[in-house]
Amino acid sequence: MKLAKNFYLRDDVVQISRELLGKAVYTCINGQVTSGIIVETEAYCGRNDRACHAFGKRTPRTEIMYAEGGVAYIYLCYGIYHLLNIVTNKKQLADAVLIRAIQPVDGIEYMLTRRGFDALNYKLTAGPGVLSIALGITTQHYGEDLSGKSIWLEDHQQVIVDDDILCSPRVGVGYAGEDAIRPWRFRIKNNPWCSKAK
DNA sequence: TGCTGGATTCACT
DNA sequence: GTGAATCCAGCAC
Repeated sequence: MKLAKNFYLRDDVVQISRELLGKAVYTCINGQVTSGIIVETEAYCGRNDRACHAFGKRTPRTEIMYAEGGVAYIYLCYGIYHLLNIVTNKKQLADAVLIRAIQPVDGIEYMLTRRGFDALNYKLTAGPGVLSIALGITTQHYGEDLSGKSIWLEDHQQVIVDDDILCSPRVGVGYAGEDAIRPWRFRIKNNPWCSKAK
């Protein structure tokens, strides 16, 4: 069951980030379907969060974040890695959720091939850059509708209770000053598929 | 038109 | 623990 459009349109991006834990993300690249359970996310708020690319500026790259929720914002980082974001909230409000780690489910053999691995291990999808490689996500997915055919999210009715959710400061955003310490990073406790804690 | 540095990862010391 | 890889967005000129 794909996530309803309403899920993305709410105005509390932090709450959405929490609820995305346990949801499944799917991609279909050249007929190859791959999927995984989201185990780690980060929230970015365009209105009051300096760590967000769209904070205080609106450019061709960040334009998609101002669109209505339910689309993908793909960003190329360090010239090497693609990062997958879920755009949320209404039009003109640039909120997004970064998917940092997933637990592989379907199409694992395709993911192994894309990553150049022989056997499954915890590094396959532990990190926003490598999970995009595993799922075959590139900038061609920029702006894709998340209920579409090439990339989408599903609700597997998996319930994550508060006790199993860890909150912590976000990583890699030290330039954001005080906003860098906001506890907007969410992980599933004791899940080995999360990227390494810092 | 040119320069700077980043929502990262991996190999190596 | 440290540093290189590597490309383009954003901004200065």
